[in-house]
Amino acid sequence: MNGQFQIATHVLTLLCKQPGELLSSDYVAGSMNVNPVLVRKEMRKLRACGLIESKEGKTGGYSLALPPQKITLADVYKAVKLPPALGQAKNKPNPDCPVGKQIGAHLDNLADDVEAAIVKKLSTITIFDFVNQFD
Amino acid sequence: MNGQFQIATHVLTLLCKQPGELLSSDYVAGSMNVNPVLVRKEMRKLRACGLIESKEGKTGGYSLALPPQKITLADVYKAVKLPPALGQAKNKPNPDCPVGKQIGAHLDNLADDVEAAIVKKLSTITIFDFVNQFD
DNA sequence: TTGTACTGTAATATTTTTTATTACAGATAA
DNA sequence: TTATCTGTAATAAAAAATATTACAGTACAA
Repeated sequence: MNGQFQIATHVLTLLCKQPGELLSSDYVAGSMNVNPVLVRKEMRKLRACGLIESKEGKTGGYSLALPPQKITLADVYKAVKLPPALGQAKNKPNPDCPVGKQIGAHLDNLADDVEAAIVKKLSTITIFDFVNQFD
Repeated sequence: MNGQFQIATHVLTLLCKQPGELLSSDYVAGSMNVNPVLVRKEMRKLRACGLIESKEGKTGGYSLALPPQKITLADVYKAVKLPPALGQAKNKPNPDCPVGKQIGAHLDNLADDVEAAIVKKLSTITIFDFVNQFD
């Protein structure tokens, strides 16, 4: 149950709908019933990737750093750094087993391919597109 | 940290490498340093999807139910039923907010599209292909 | 210049999910 | 009838995500 991508997308949607305005983490958190600190954490990731800007102090808040046509959902996905779609084994396979010895590398390659497929799909959708679906 | 897909793929790899033999959950678990009960749980899912067969009692164990050319990694992915690649929000967005009211449905559609992209990618790879990568 | 309303961040607690462990009933072959 | 396996439940332990609390720093405004 990991809602980081959903939080980030929700915020970007709000920012896109209210261009020019600075939205606070409290306001945004209220719109999605989530803790404001969690919003600020996701915002840090988005800002580190150059997708949003933030302003401190009174009248501070968040705004888009780029036109929404330039922000794809792949950018969001990469920014929030979700755990891999195929999961990740915590165990270390037995190195004495010919299969156990090699399977880690093959599974890693596969995971990379799947992540690439996800990014490819998400890169075709911008925040602008996503928001345009709304009534 | 979810290793269910890795466990399932590991077992299928072993079964593919040793055709005709029945492999026990203890043997398999030893090859990947994981708890035997966890192996049996994943095997239940694979059997429910018709990918493997199991035999109880002494000399019991697991075997492939289909030729490895007929089992794709998409079949495995669907069988193990991982949580969605984009995560899943546990919170319920504020229904009084025009964005909060609608975003759930749009995020669900997006999640479906991404899952479809993953399945499409994985459906191009059979267990036979995967195992053929090994030395 | 002082109060107010934000962000940024750390520390901690709670909740949820995953994995491990234990236990035992039932099946099957030797 | 004994040993070895699957099937499954119940419980414990470990890991991850989220919530909460707290507070320093920043910027605006009265």
